[in-house]
Amino acid sequence: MRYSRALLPTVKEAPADATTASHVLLLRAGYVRRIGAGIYSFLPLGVRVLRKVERVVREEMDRAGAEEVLLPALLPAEYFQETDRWTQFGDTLLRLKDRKGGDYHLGPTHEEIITDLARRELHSYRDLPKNLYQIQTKFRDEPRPRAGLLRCREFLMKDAYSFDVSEEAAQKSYEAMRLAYRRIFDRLGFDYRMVSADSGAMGGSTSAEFQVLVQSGEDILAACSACEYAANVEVAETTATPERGPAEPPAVERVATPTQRTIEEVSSFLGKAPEDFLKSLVYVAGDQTVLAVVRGDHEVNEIKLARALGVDEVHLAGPEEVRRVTGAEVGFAGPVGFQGRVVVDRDAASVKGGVAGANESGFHLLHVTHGRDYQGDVMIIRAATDGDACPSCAAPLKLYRGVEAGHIFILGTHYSAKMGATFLDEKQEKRPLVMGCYGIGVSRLVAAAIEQHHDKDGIRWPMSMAPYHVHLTQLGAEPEVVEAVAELTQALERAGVEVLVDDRSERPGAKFKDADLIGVPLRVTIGARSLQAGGVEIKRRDNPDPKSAELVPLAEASARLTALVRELGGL
RNA sequence: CGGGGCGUAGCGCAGUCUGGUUAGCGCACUUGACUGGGGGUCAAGGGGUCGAUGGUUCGAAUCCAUUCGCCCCGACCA
Repeated sequence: MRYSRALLPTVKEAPADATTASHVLLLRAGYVRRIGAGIYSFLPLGVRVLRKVERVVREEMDRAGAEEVLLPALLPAEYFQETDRWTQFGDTLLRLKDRKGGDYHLGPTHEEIITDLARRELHSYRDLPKNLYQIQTKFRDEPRPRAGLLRCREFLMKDAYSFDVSEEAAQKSYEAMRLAYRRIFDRLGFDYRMVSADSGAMGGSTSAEFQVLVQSGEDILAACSACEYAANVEVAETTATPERGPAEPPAVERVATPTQRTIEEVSSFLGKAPEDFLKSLVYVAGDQTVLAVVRGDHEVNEIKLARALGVDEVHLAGPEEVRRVTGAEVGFAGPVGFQGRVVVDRDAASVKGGVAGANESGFHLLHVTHGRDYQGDVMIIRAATDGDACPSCAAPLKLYRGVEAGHIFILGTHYSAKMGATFLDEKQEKRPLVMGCYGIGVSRLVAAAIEQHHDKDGIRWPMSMAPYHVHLTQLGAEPEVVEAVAELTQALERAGVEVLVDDRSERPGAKFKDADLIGVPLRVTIGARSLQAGGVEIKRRDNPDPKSAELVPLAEASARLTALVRELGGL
């Protein structure tokens, strides 16, 4: 492609409302343009990247034995009404009416539609297993679209749905998808973790999220530094921390802490480590008020706390409630003498001689010890934290932020039972199809890739996602330069290499800046100066060192570049 | 839905508090000249319903009311 003929509008300044790296760079480098909140047009370069991702996804889905279908985006309400999701989805569903007043919506996901197809077409165990996938635009009226392509209201997604005769067979389908997903994320060059997550309301028995590690991610994960273990902090297990403090601490002692409330303030005031504190938080759980105690350096995990208490959710008590139950201002709550239920995290219970609030404004207690000075149900209610021992291998865990880019799970018969999608088994018995579903956010992956691969000058695409393999910068318009550019371009295109030729009459500086911004992995420069020096310059975008450029004779450039593209996984 | 902020040229912004020249600056764009290996210089231009509606006023980008849109934090999130 010739740059001079391409729609490739790069800009120096991004709109002020673009805050994350991928959002800024997608706009600046001319990949997308915003149409509305969470709605984007893809320009030619953006489409090329989407197609690259799709290609890898298709290849791996096909390799895993799945077949592609195309389902409608415009859906009559009846299908989601059948499974009750018409109401369950709430405001997230984009609803509309046709001219006759009939209810419709735009598909946020397609379980019902595919299940309908299955109940019509899959009747016998002989038809199974089946795995069908679709790559298409989906819609969700997100409460808050953000960060460009990371969270959109209209987005491109791949969803695959598997149908099996039994749970065991579904496990096999699931496993095949898990491997396919690994291959996809590996090929696309992602730093990612496969994590176990809260499988959510839809009753999935087995599920895994594919989280791409990026700073702007919305989820927090705990991942082992040594083994494969990784989990969303919401569900990550913690291992017991060693006991702290003397075996037989002195008797409780009351100290004045007139203005110190937070762990930080009190710990520096008393010269004690946060680990020796018993952080006490008042929670409202249903109709009861409980005191949750964790070690000073830990945080309460409200999901675990709610589960431990057997309630749906808990929330922190307000200042008035705290005053009422502790008799003190916020900041001075403690388990000793607390009137009400006390829940102690396992790792707080193992602190002997700790520091806790005195339930009296302006005072804390020293040498507080579980069992001796206060009672309380010992449970695991804290969140995993950086440096915790891995539950599977004991190496330290590290916390990351991640973007959920894929989610696979076994649905079981949730949809098939509701929708009457059954098959006849060998014994002529009617049984519901056992389903699995496997999603990948294709457009989200594009953004996530940029979050992982960029520098101050622009994008640094991995070869497998790059809109072009080679960015050829032509400097000057001398006949020998033009000829050399044409010769190399032809040779590369014959070899299947995708080349963007910057033939514009821009100044060299502008061309280099645009090339950096666009982020094509291989950079070639041809100018009178390079030809004089003996050929063309080849440089990799991911190597910032100017000395890393290699000078290759024109006649050998095509072969050298083709080899590089292949080596980097582009052909 | 709660909290905060922003709507002025394609983009980034000033002007609004304290109403009053022809609404301004940088980038981008057009024309010309010079220039030519990291966003070059000079000159001349084009481009605005000041988000919308209503009001106050002799006079509104500026004050008041309503409304729409967008962004950020939180809540929410197969």
